[in-house]
Amino acid sequence: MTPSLLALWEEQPESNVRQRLYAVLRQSIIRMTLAPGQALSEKEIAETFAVSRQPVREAFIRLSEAGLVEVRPQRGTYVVPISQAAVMEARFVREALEAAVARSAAEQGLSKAVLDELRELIVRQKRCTDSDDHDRFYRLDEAFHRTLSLGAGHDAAWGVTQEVKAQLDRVRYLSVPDATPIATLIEQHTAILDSVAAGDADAAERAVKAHMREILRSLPELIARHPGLFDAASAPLFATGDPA
Amino acid sequence: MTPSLLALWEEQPESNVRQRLYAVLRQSIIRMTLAPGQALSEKEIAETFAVSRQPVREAFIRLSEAGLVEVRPQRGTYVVPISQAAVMEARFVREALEAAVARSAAEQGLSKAVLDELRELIVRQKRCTDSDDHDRFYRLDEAFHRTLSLGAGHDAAWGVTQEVKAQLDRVRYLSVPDATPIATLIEQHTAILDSVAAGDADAAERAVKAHMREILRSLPELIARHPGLFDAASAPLFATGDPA
DNA sequence: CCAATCCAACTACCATACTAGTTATATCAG
DNA sequence: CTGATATAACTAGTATGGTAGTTGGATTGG
Repeated sequence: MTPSLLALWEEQPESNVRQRLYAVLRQSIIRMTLAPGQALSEKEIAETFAVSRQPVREAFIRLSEAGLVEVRPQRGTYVVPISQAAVMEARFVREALEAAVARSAAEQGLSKAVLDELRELIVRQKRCTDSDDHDRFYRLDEAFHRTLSLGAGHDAAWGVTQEVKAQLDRVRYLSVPDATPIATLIEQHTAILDSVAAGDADAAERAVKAHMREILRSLPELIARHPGLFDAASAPLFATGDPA
Repeated sequence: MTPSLLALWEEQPESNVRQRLYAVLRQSIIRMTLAPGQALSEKEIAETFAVSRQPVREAFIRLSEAGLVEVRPQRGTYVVPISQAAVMEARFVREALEAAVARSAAEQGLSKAVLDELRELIVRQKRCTDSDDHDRFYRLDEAFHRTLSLGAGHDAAWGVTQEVKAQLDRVRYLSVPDATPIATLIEQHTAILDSVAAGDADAAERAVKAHMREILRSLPELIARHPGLFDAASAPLFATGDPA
Protein backbone atom coordinates (compact mmCIF):
# COMPACT_ATOMS: atom_id res chain seq x y z
CA MET A 1 0.00 0.00 0.00
CA THR A 2 2.62 2.51 1.02
CA PRO A 3 4.74 2.11 -2.14
CA SER A 4 1.61 2.76 -4.20
CA LEU A 5 0.93 5.96 -2.28
CA LEU A 6 4.48 7.17 -2.67
CA ALA A 7 4.46 6.48 -6.40
CA LEU A 8 1.40 8.70 -6.80
CA TRP A 9 3.02 11.35 -4.62
CA GLU A 10 5.95 11.74 -6.98
CA GLU A 11 3.82 12.30 -10.05
CA GLN A 12 1.58 15.02 -8.66
CA PRO A 13 2.04 18.29 -10.51
CA GLU A 14 0.70 20.49 -7.70
CA SER A 15 3.19 22.77 -6.10
CA ASN A 16 2.04 22.81 -2.51
CA VAL A 17 2.02 19.86 -0.16
CA ARG A 18 -1.65 20.09 0.79
CA GLN A 19 -2.95 19.76 -2.76
CA ARG A 20 -0.56 16.95 -3.60
CA LEU A 21 -1.64 15.04 -0.52
CA TYR A 22 -5.30 15.61 -1.33
CA ALA A 23 -4.87 14.32 -4.86
CA VAL A 24 -2.95 11.25 -3.72
CA LEU A 25 -5.37 10.32 -0.94
CA ARG A 26 -8.43 10.96 -3.08
CA GLN A 27 -7.15 8.71 -5.84
CA SER A 28 -6.15 6.05 -3.35
CA ILE A 29 -9.59 6.03 -1.77
CA ILE A 30 -11.31 5.83 -5.15
CA ARG A 31 -9.08 2.93 -6.15
CA MET A 32 -9.68 1.19 -2.82
CA THR A 33 -6.01 1.26 -1.95
CA LEU A 34 -7.40 2.90 1.14
CA ALA A 35 -10.40 0.75 1.92
CA PRO A 36 -13.67 1.89 3.52
CA GLY A 37 -13.45 1.85 7.30
CA GLN A 38 -9.67 2.16 7.32
CA ALA A 39 -8.22 4.57 9.84
CA LEU A 40 -5.97 7.30 8.48
CA SER A 41 -3.38 8.56 10.90
CA GLU A 42 -2.19 12.14 10.48
CA LYS A 43 1.11 11.22 12.01
CA GLU A 44 1.64 8.06 9.98
CA ILE A 45 0.81 9.74 6.66
CA ALA A 46 3.03 12.67 7.51
CA GLU A 47 5.93 10.31 8.14
CA THR A 48 5.23 8.33 4.97
CA PHE A 49 5.58 11.43 2.80
CA ALA A 50 8.19 13.12 4.99
CA VAL A 51 6.06 16.20 5.60
CA SER A 52 4.55 17.71 8.71
CA ARG A 53 1.17 16.93 10.15
CA GLN A 54 -0.33 20.30 9.24
CA PRO A 55 -0.79 19.87 5.48
CA VAL A 56 -1.97 16.32 6.11
CA ARG A 57 -4.62 17.68 8.41
CA GLU A 58 -5.69 20.23 5.78
CA ALA A 59 -5.95 17.49 3.17
CA PHE A 60 -8.12 15.49 5.59
CA ILE A 61 -10.47 18.44 6.00
CA ARG A 62 -10.81 18.72 2.23
CA LEU A 63 -11.45 14.98 1.92
CA SER A 64 -14.14 15.18 4.57
CA GLU A 65 -15.84 17.97 2.62
CA ALA A 66 -15.86 15.69 -0.40
CA GLY A 67 -17.51 13.00 1.71
CA LEU A 68 -14.63 10.56 1.37
CA VAL A 69 -13.46 10.50 4.98
CA GLU A 70 -15.00 11.25 8.32
CA VAL A 71 -13.03 13.22 10.86
CA ARG A 72 -14.08 12.35 14.39
CA PRO A 73 -12.50 14.82 16.80
CA GLN A 74 -10.08 13.30 19.29
CA ARG A 75 -10.89 9.91 17.85
CA GLY A 76 -9.55 9.52 14.38
CA THR A 77 -10.11 9.94 10.67
CA TYR A 78 -11.67 7.07 8.74
CA VAL A 79 -12.41 6.29 5.11
CA VAL A 80 -16.20 6.34 4.91
CA PRO A 81 -17.98 3.22 3.66
CA ILE A 82 -19.70 3.53 0.32
CA SER A 83 -23.26 4.48 1.10
CA GLN A 84 -25.95 3.54 -1.36
CA ALA A 85 -27.86 6.65 -0.42
CA ALA A 86 -24.80 8.85 -1.03
CA VAL A 87 -24.17 7.21 -4.39
CA MET A 88 -27.79 7.71 -5.45
CA GLU A 89 -27.65 11.33 -4.35
CA ALA A 90 -24.38 11.96 -6.16
CA ARG A 91 -25.86 10.43 -9.27
CA PHE A 92 -28.92 12.64 -8.91
CA VAL A 93 -26.82 15.78 -8.67
CA ARG A 94 -24.63 14.79 -11.56
CA GLU A 95 -27.60 13.93 -13.77
CA ALA A 96 -29.27 17.26 -13.00
CA LEU A 97 -26.14 19.23 -13.82
CA GLU A 98 -25.01 17.38 -16.91
CA ALA A 99 -28.52 17.29 -18.32
CA ALA A 100 -28.75 21.06 -17.90
CA VAL A 101 -25.31 21.47 -19.46
CA ALA A 102 -26.25 19.35 -22.48
CA ARG A 103 -29.48 21.27 -22.89
CA SER A 104 -27.61 24.55 -22.69
CA ALA A 105 -25.00 23.34 -25.17
CA ALA A 106 -27.70 22.29 -27.63
CA GLU A 107 -29.50 25.62 -27.28
CA GLN A 108 -26.52 27.92 -27.58
CA GLY A 109 -24.52 25.77 -29.98
CA LEU A 110 -20.88 24.82 -29.59
CA SER A 111 -17.92 26.09 -31.55
CA LYS A 112 -16.53 23.92 -34.30
CA ALA A 113 -13.34 23.42 -32.30
CA VAL A 114 -15.22 21.96 -29.36
CA LEU A 115 -17.39 19.76 -31.55
CA ASP A 116 -14.29 18.47 -33.31
CA GLU A 117 -12.62 17.71 -30.02
CA LEU A 118 -15.67 15.80 -28.80
CA ARG A 119 -15.75 13.76 -32.02
CA GLU A 120 -12.05 13.05 -31.71
CA LEU A 121 -12.55 11.85 -28.13
CA ILE A 122 -15.21 9.41 -29.26
CA VAL A 123 -12.90 8.09 -31.95
CA ARG A 124 -10.21 7.50 -29.37
CA GLN A 125 -12.71 5.87 -27.06
CA LYS A 126 -13.57 3.37 -29.77
CA ARG A 127 -9.95 2.25 -29.80
CA CYS A 128 -10.43 1.09 -26.21
CA THR A 129 -13.18 -1.31 -27.21
CA ASP A 130 -10.88 -3.96 -28.66
CA SER A 131 -8.09 -3.70 -26.10
CA ASP A 132 -10.67 -3.44 -23.30
CA ASP A 133 -8.46 -0.80 -21.69
CA HIS A 134 -10.73 0.49 -18.91
CA ASP A 135 -8.18 2.88 -17.43
CA ARG A 136 -7.69 4.61 -20.72
CA PHE A 137 -11.41 4.69 -21.42
CA TYR A 138 -12.05 6.19 -18.00
CA ARG A 139 -9.78 9.13 -18.78
CA LEU A 140 -11.31 9.65 -22.22
CA ASP A 141 -14.79 9.42 -20.75
CA GLU A 142 -13.94 12.08 -18.19
CA ALA A 143 -12.40 14.23 -20.92
CA PHE A 144 -15.61 13.96 -22.96
CA HIS A 145 -17.82 15.23 -20.16
CA ARG A 146 -15.32 17.90 -19.19
CA THR A 147 -14.98 19.17 -22.75
CA LEU A 148 -18.74 19.35 -23.14
CA SER A 149 -19.19 21.27 -19.88
CA LEU A 150 -16.33 23.69 -20.38
CA GLY A 151 -17.13 24.08 -24.05
CA ALA A 152 -20.61 25.25 -23.10
CA GLY A 153 -19.07 27.69 -20.63
CA HIS A 154 -20.30 25.93 -17.52
CA ASP A 155 -17.11 25.78 -15.50
CA ALA A 156 -18.78 25.88 -12.11
CA ALA A 157 -21.12 23.06 -13.07
CA TRP A 158 -18.12 20.96 -14.04
CA GLY A 159 -16.43 21.77 -10.75
CA VAL A 160 -19.44 20.56 -8.78
CA THR A 161 -19.70 17.48 -10.96
CA GLN A 162 -16.09 16.61 -10.22
CA GLU A 163 -16.77 17.00 -6.54
CA VAL A 164 -19.68 14.56 -6.43
CA LYS A 165 -18.04 12.23 -8.94
CA ALA A 166 -15.70 10.92 -6.24
CA GLN A 167 -18.59 9.00 -4.73
CA LEU A 168 -19.50 7.54 -8.10
CA ASP A 169 -15.95 6.68 -9.09
CA ARG A 170 -15.52 4.27 -6.19
CA VAL A 171 -18.52 2.34 -7.45
CA ARG A 172 -17.30 2.54 -10.99
CA TYR A 173 -13.91 1.18 -10.04
CA LEU A 174 -15.51 -1.80 -8.32
CA SER A 175 -17.81 -2.47 -11.24
CA VAL A 176 -15.13 -2.64 -13.91
CA PRO A 177 -15.40 -6.44 -14.22
CA ASP A 178 -19.12 -6.48 -15.01
CA ALA A 179 -19.66 -2.89 -16.04
CA THR A 180 -21.77 -1.72 -18.90
CA PRO A 181 -19.81 -2.63 -22.06
CA ILE A 182 -17.63 0.19 -23.31
CA ALA A 183 -19.34 -0.02 -26.69
CA THR A 184 -22.67 0.84 -25.09
CA LEU A 185 -21.23 3.86 -23.32
CA ILE A 186 -19.69 5.07 -26.57
CA GLU A 187 -23.07 4.78 -28.28
CA GLN A 188 -24.53 6.95 -25.54
CA HIS A 189 -21.76 9.50 -25.95
CA THR A 190 -22.47 9.57 -29.65
CA ALA A 191 -26.17 10.10 -29.01
CA ILE A 192 -25.38 13.01 -26.69
CA LEU A 193 -23.01 14.63 -29.15
CA ASP A 194 -25.36 14.18 -32.10
CA SER A 195 -28.25 15.76 -30.22
CA VAL A 196 -26.13 18.68 -29.10
CA ALA A 197 -24.69 19.21 -32.58
CA ALA A 198 -28.20 19.08 -34.04
CA GLY A 199 -29.38 21.67 -31.53
CA ASP A 200 -32.04 19.33 -30.16
CA ALA A 201 -32.10 20.24 -26.47
CA ASP A 202 -34.78 17.76 -25.46
CA ALA A 203 -32.97 14.88 -27.12
CA ALA A 204 -29.68 15.95 -25.57
CA GLU A 205 -31.22 16.00 -22.11
CA ARG A 206 -32.78 12.57 -22.63
CA ALA A 207 -29.50 11.15 -23.89
CA VAL A 208 -27.58 12.39 -20.85
CA LYS A 209 -30.16 11.06 -18.43
CA ALA A 210 -30.06 7.64 -20.06
CA HIS A 211 -26.27 7.69 -19.83
CA MET A 212 -26.30 8.64 -16.17
CA ARG A 213 -28.64 5.84 -15.23
CA GLU A 214 -26.15 3.18 -16.24
CA ILE A 215 -24.57 3.52 -12.83
CA LEU A 216 -27.68 2.18 -11.15
CA ARG A 217 -27.59 -1.07 -13.09
CA SER A 218 -24.60 -2.57 -11.36
CA LEU A 219 -25.15 -1.13 -7.89
CA PRO A 220 -27.37 -3.80 -6.29
CA GLU A 221 -25.06 -6.56 -7.50
CA LEU A 222 -22.02 -4.72 -6.16
CA ILE A 223 -23.57 -4.42 -2.73
CA ALA A 224 -24.30 -8.11 -2.71
CA ARG A 225 -20.78 -8.98 -3.78
CA HIS A 226 -18.82 -6.54 -1.56
CA PRO A 227 -20.96 -6.14 1.54
CA GLY A 228 -17.99 -5.11 3.67
CA LEU A 229 -17.30 -2.03 1.58
CA PHE A 230 -20.79 -0.62 1.90
CA ASP A 231 -22.60 1.23 4.59
CA ALA A 232 -24.82 -0.94 6.77
CA ALA A 233 -27.83 1.17 5.80
CA SER A 234 -27.26 0.30 2.15
CA ALA A 235 -28.92 -3.08 2.35
CA PRO A 236 -32.46 -2.24 3.49
CA LEU A 237 -32.81 0.74 1.15
CA PHE A 238 -35.09 0.48 -1.80
CA ALA A 239 -33.41 0.11 -5.14
CA THR A 240 -34.72 3.31 -6.69
CA GLY A 241 -36.73 6.32 -5.71
CA ASP A 242 -40.10 4.64 -5.64
CA PRO A 243 -43.12 6.59 -4.46
CA ALA A 244 -43.39 6.52 -0.69
CA MET B 1 -16.37 46.62 11.00
CA THR B 2 -14.52 44.83 13.76
CA PRO B 3 -17.33 45.12 16.30
CA SER B 4 -19.71 43.65 13.75
CA LEU B 5 -17.38 40.71 13.22
CA LEU B 6 -16.99 40.09 16.92
CA ALA B 7 -20.76 40.21 17.46
CA LEU B 8 -21.20 37.46 14.88
CA TRP B 9 -18.39 35.48 16.47
CA GLU B 10 -20.17 35.26 19.79
CA GLU B 11 -23.38 33.89 18.34
CA GLN B 12 -21.87 31.05 16.31
CA PRO B 13 -23.04 27.69 17.58
CA GLU B 14 -20.11 25.73 16.12
CA SER B 15 -17.76 24.20 18.59
CA ASN B 16 -14.43 24.50 16.81
CA VAL B 17 -12.70 27.71 15.93
CA ARG B 18 -12.27 26.97 12.24
CA GLN B 19 -15.98 26.53 11.55
CA ARG B 20 -16.95 29.55 13.60
CA LEU B 21 -14.46 31.68 11.72
CA TYR B 22 -15.68 30.36 8.39
CA ALA B 23 -19.30 31.18 9.25
CA VAL B 24 -18.43 34.67 10.46
CA LEU B 25 -16.26 35.55 7.47
CA ARG B 26 -18.69 34.08 4.98
CA GLN B 27 -21.57 36.08 6.38
CA SER B 28 -19.47 39.22 6.52
CA ILE B 29 -18.46 38.86 2.89
CA ILE B 30 -22.05 38.26 1.80
CA ARG B 31 -23.20 41.32 3.74
CA MET B 32 -20.38 43.41 2.27
CA THR B 33 -18.93 44.11 5.70
CA LEU B 34 -15.85 42.72 4.05
CA ALA B 35 -15.93 44.40 0.67
CA PRO B 36 -14.65 42.97 -2.63
CA GLY B 37 -10.95 43.61 -3.07
CA GLN B 38 -10.29 43.96 0.63
CA ALA B 39 -7.20 42.23 1.96
CA LEU B 40 -7.70 39.77 4.80
CA SER B 41 -4.72 39.33 7.06
CA GLU B 42 -4.31 35.98 8.83
CA LYS B 43 -2.50 37.68 11.64
CA GLU B 44 -4.95 40.54 12.04
CA ILE B 45 -8.02 38.30 12.06
CA ALA B 46 -6.34 35.95 14.53
CA GLU B 47 -5.71 38.86 16.87
CA THR B 48 -9.24 40.21 16.43
CA PHE B 49 -10.79 36.95 17.63
CA ALA B 50 -7.98 36.08 20.03
CA VAL B 51 -7.18 32.78 18.34
CA SER B 52 -4.13 31.46 16.59
CA ARG B 53 -3.33 31.88 12.91
CA GLN B 54 -3.81 28.22 12.03
CA PRO B 55 -7.64 27.98 12.21
CA VAL B 56 -7.82 31.33 10.43
CA ARG B 57 -5.75 29.89 7.63
CA GLU B 58 -8.02 26.85 7.43
CA ALA B 59 -11.08 29.08 7.25
CA PHE B 60 -9.41 31.03 4.41
CA ILE B 61 -8.85 27.81 2.49
CA ARG B 62 -12.51 26.90 2.88
CA LEU B 63 -13.57 30.38 1.75
CA SER B 64 -11.37 30.10 -1.31
CA GLU B 65 -13.04 26.80 -2.19
CA ALA B 66 -16.39 28.57 -2.00
CA GLY B 67 -15.07 31.20 -4.39
CA LEU B 68 -15.39 34.04 -1.89
CA VAL B 69 -11.70 34.85 -1.40
CA GLU B 70 -8.56 34.36 -3.41
CA VAL B 71 -5.43 33.16 -1.65
CA ARG B 72 -2.31 34.35 -3.43
CA PRO B 73 0.71 32.57 -1.98
CA GLN B 74 3.25 34.84 -0.30
CA ARG B 75 1.11 37.80 -1.31
CA GLY B 76 -2.12 37.87 0.61
CA THR B 77 -5.75 36.81 0.77
CA TYR B 78 -8.36 39.04 -0.84
CA VAL B 79 -12.14 39.13 -1.04
CA VAL B 80 -12.93 38.41 -4.68
CA PRO B 81 -14.97 40.93 -6.66
CA ILE B 82 -18.44 39.82 -7.67
CA SER B 83 -18.09 38.38 -11.14
CA GLN B 84 -21.07 38.48 -13.43
CA ALA B 85 -19.91 35.24 -15.01
CA ALA B 86 -19.64 33.56 -11.60
CA VAL B 87 -23.10 34.78 -10.62
CA MET B 88 -24.62 33.49 -13.86
CA GLU B 89 -22.89 30.16 -13.41
CA ALA B 90 -24.03 29.84 -9.79
CA ARG B 91 -27.56 30.61 -10.88
CA PHE B 92 -27.31 27.98 -13.61
CA VAL B 93 -26.18 25.33 -11.14
CA ARG B 94 -28.83 26.25 -8.62
CA GLU B 95 -31.58 26.24 -11.22
CA ALA B 96 -30.53 22.82 -12.50
CA LEU B 97 -30.48 21.33 -9.02
CA GLU B 98 -33.63 22.87 -7.62
CA ALA B 99 -35.58 22.14 -10.79
CA ALA B 100 -34.54 18.49 -10.54
CA VAL B 101 -35.44 18.46 -6.84
CA ALA B 102 -38.89 19.91 -7.50
CA ARG B 103 -39.49 17.40 -10.27
CA SER B 104 -38.42 14.57 -8.00
CA ALA B 105 -40.62 15.84 -5.18
CA ALA B 106 -43.62 16.03 -7.51
CA GLU B 107 -42.98 12.53 -8.82
CA GLN B 108 -42.40 10.76 -5.53
CA GLY B 109 -44.80 12.86 -3.46
CA LEU B 110 -43.99 14.48 -0.15
CA SER B 111 -45.20 13.47 3.28
CA LYS B 112 -48.04 15.44 4.84
CA ALA B 113 -45.69 16.77 7.50
CA VAL B 114 -43.37 18.28 4.90
CA LEU B 115 -46.24 19.73 2.87
CA ASP B 116 -47.68 21.30 6.02
CA GLU B 117 -44.34 22.80 6.92
CA LEU B 118 -43.99 24.30 3.45
CA ARG B 119 -47.48 25.79 3.67
CA GLU B 120 -46.71 27.20 7.09
CA LEU B 121 -43.53 28.80 5.77
CA ILE B 122 -45.49 30.54 3.02
CA VAL B 123 -47.97 31.83 5.59
CA ARG B 124 -45.14 33.26 7.64
CA GLN B 125 -43.57 34.73 4.51
CA LYS B 126 -46.79 36.63 3.82
CA ARG B 127 -46.44 38.36 7.18
CA CYS B 128 -43.21 39.91 5.88
CA THR B 129 -45.05 41.62 3.04
CA ASP B 130 -46.55 44.38 5.14
CA SER B 131 -43.58 45.01 7.41
CA ASP B 132 -41.23 44.73 4.43
CA ASP B 133 -38.84 42.77 6.65
CA HIS B 134 -36.30 41.55 4.13
CA ASP B 135 -34.03 39.88 6.67
CA ARG B 136 -36.83 37.78 8.03
CA PHE B 137 -38.09 36.95 4.56
CA TYR B 138 -34.61 35.88 3.53
CA ARG B 139 -34.48 33.31 6.30
CA LEU B 140 -37.98 32.02 5.54
CA ASP B 141 -37.14 31.86 1.84
CA GLU B 142 -34.05 29.80 2.59
CA ALA B 143 -36.08 27.56 4.89
CA PHE B 144 -38.63 26.95 2.12
CA HIS B 145 -36.03 25.76 -0.36
CA ARG B 146 -34.21 23.72 2.29
CA THR B 147 -37.40 22.03 3.47
CA LEU B 148 -38.35 21.14 -0.07
CA SER B 149 -34.91 19.68 -0.83
CA LEU B 150 -34.51 17.72 2.39
CA GLY B 151 -38.15 16.67 2.35
CA ALA B 152 -37.58 15.07 -1.03
CA GLY B 153 -34.50 13.30 0.34
CA HIS B 154 -31.98 15.28 -1.68
CA ASP B 155 -29.54 16.28 1.04
CA ALA B 156 -26.49 16.39 -1.20
CA ALA B 157 -28.29 18.60 -3.71
CA TRP B 158 -29.13 21.03 -0.94
CA GLY B 159 -25.53 21.01 0.22
CA VAL B 160 -24.31 21.95 -3.23
CA THR B 161 -26.98 24.60 -3.55
CA GLN B 162 -25.87 26.18 -0.30
CA GLU B 163 -22.32 26.21 -1.58
CA VAL B 164 -23.08 28.09 -4.80
CA LYS B 165 -25.67 30.29 -3.10
CA ALA B 166 -22.92 32.36 -1.50
CA GLN B 167 -22.24 33.95 -4.88
CA LEU B 168 -25.92 34.73 -5.35
CA ASP B 169 -26.47 36.04 -1.86
CA ARG B 170 -23.99 38.87 -2.32
CA VAL B 171 -26.03 40.04 -5.29
CA ARG B 172 -29.25 39.53 -3.42
CA TYR B 173 -28.02 41.61 -0.52
CA LEU B 174 -27.14 44.47 -2.84
CA SER B 175 -30.46 44.28 -4.62
CA VAL B 176 -32.65 44.54 -1.52
CA PRO B 177 -33.66 48.14 -2.32
CA ASP B 178 -35.02 47.41 -5.78
CA ALA B 179 -35.47 43.68 -5.61
CA THR B 180 -38.41 41.75 -6.92
CA PRO B 181 -41.32 42.48 -4.58
CA ILE B 182 -41.71 39.95 -1.80
CA ALA B 183 -45.29 39.35 -2.87
CA THR B 184 -44.12 38.17 -6.28
CA LEU B 185 -41.63 35.75 -4.75
CA ILE B 186 -44.34 34.35 -2.48
CA GLU B 187 -46.59 33.79 -5.49
CA GLN B 188 -43.78 31.83 -7.09
CA HIS B 189 -43.28 29.77 -3.95
CA THR B 190 -46.97 29.02 -3.94
CA ALA B 191 -46.84 27.95 -7.57
CA ILE B 192 -43.96 25.60 -6.81
CA LEU B 193 -45.69 24.08 -3.80
CA ASP B 194 -49.03 23.66 -5.60
CA SER B 195 -47.38 21.90 -8.53
CA VAL B 196 -45.43 19.59 -6.23
CA ALA B 197 -48.48 18.82 -4.12
CA ALA B 198 -50.49 18.11 -7.27
CA GLY B 199 -47.80 15.75 -8.50
CA ASP B 200 -47.30 17.76 -11.69
CA ALA B 201 -43.56 17.40 -12.30
CA ASP B 202 -43.44 19.50 -15.46
CA ALA B 203 -45.26 22.39 -13.82
CA ALA B 204 -43.04 22.16 -10.74
CA GLU B 205 -39.93 22.35 -12.88
CA ARG B 206 -41.26 25.32 -14.82
CA ALA B 207 -42.24 27.11 -11.61
CA VAL B 208 -38.75 26.67 -10.12
CA LYS B 209 -37.05 27.88 -13.27
CA ALA B 210 -39.21 30.99 -13.38
CA HIS B 211 -38.38 31.64 -9.74
CA MET B 212 -34.65 31.24 -10.30
CA ARG B 213 -34.60 33.70 -13.15
CA GLU B 214 -35.68 36.58 -10.94
CA ILE B 215 -32.04 37.01 -9.98
CA LEU B 216 -31.13 38.03 -13.49
CA ARG B 217 -33.55 40.94 -13.55
CA SER B 218 -31.66 43.18 -11.19
CA LEU B 219 -28.12 42.17 -12.16
CA PRO B 220 -27.38 44.64 -15.00
CA GLU B 221 -28.67 47.54 -12.94
CA LEU B 222 -26.56 46.49 -9.97
CA ILE B 223 -23.41 46.41 -12.06
CA ALA B 224 -24.16 49.89 -13.31
CA ARG B 225 -24.79 51.21 -9.83
CA HIS B 226 -21.90 49.50 -7.98
CA PRO B 227 -19.14 49.19 -10.58
CA GLY B 228 -16.45 49.03 -7.90
CA LEU B 229 -17.82 45.84 -6.40
CA PHE B 230 -17.81 43.92 -9.64
CA ASP B 231 -15.16 42.18 -11.62
CA ALA B 232 -13.76 44.22 -14.49
CA ALA B 233 -14.83 41.51 -16.94
CA SER B 234 -18.43 41.92 -15.86
CA ALA B 235 -19.13 44.88 -18.07
CA PRO B 236 -18.41 43.59 -21.59
CA LEU B 237 -20.22 40.28 -21.04
CA PHE B 238 -23.52 39.70 -22.78
CA ALA B 239 -26.55 39.85 -20.57
CA THR B 240 -27.67 36.25 -21.14
CA GLY B 241 -26.48 33.12 -22.86
CA ASP B 242 -27.15 34.19 -26.41
CA PRO B 243 -26.10 31.89 -29.25
CA ALA B 244 -22.45 32.44 -30.16
C1' DC C 1 14.72 65.44 -11.38
C1' DC C 2 14.42 60.49 -12.77
C1' DA C 3 15.40 55.53 -12.76
C1' DA C 4 17.45 51.46 -11.02
C1' DT C 5 18.56 48.99 -6.83
C1' DC C 6 18.40 47.52 -2.21
C1' DC C 7 16.13 46.58 2.00
C1' DA C 8 12.64 46.25 5.49
C1' DA C 9 8.04 44.81 6.23
C1' DC C 10 4.83 42.20 5.00
C1' DT C 11 2.66 37.49 3.16
C1' DA C 12 1.34 32.26 2.93
C1' DC C 13 3.20 27.81 3.77
C1' DC C 14 5.16 24.35 6.45
C1' DA C 15 7.18 22.43 10.82
C1' DT C 16 6.91 21.72 15.58
C1' DA C 17 4.97 22.01 20.31
C1' DC C 18 1.27 21.75 23.42
C1' DT C 19 -3.55 20.77 25.14
C1' DA C 20 -7.70 18.43 25.79
C1' DG C 21 -10.34 14.53 24.91
C1' DT C 22 -11.10 9.44 23.70
C1' DT C 23 -10.09 4.50 23.98
C1' DA C 24 -8.23 0.31 25.01
C1' DT C 25 -5.72 -2.21 28.26
C1' DA C 26 -4.19 -3.51 32.55
C1' DT C 27 -4.91 -3.65 37.34
C1' DC C 28 -7.41 -4.38 41.35
C1' DA C 29 -11.66 -5.11 44.28
C1' DG C 30 -15.33 -8.27 44.95
C1' DC D 1 -13.44 -15.46 37.29
C1' DT D 2 -16.03 -11.03 36.69
C1' DG D 3 -16.68 -6.11 36.74
C1' DA D 4 -15.30 -1.52 37.78
C1' DT D 5 -11.59 1.71 37.68
C1' DA D 6 -7.28 3.85 36.77
C1' DT D 7 -3.85 4.77 33.46
C1' DA D 8 -1.09 4.98 29.33
C1' DA D 9 -1.21 5.52 24.48
C1' DC D 10 -3.41 7.22 21.12
C1' DT D 11 -6.26 11.17 18.60
C1' DA D 12 -7.61 16.04 16.52
C1' DG D 13 -7.48 20.88 17.54
C1' DT D 14 -4.95 24.83 18.52
C1' DA D 15 -0.76 27.66 19.28
C1' DT D 16 3.68 29.21 17.93
C1' DG D 17 8.04 29.33 15.42
C1' DG D 18 10.71 29.45 11.20
C1' DT D 19 11.34 29.93 5.96
C1' DA D 20 10.92 31.40 1.32
C1' DG D 21 8.95 34.67 -1.49
C1' DT D 22 6.60 39.18 -2.75
C1' DT D 23 6.00 44.19 -2.43
C1' DG D 24 6.49 48.90 -1.86
C1' DG D 25 9.29 52.51 -0.40
C1' DA D 26 13.74 54.59 0.62
C1' DT D 27 18.24 55.38 -1.21
C1' DT D 28 21.63 56.02 -4.38
C1' DG D 29 23.68 56.56 -9.07
C1' DG D 30 22.91 58.92 -13.33
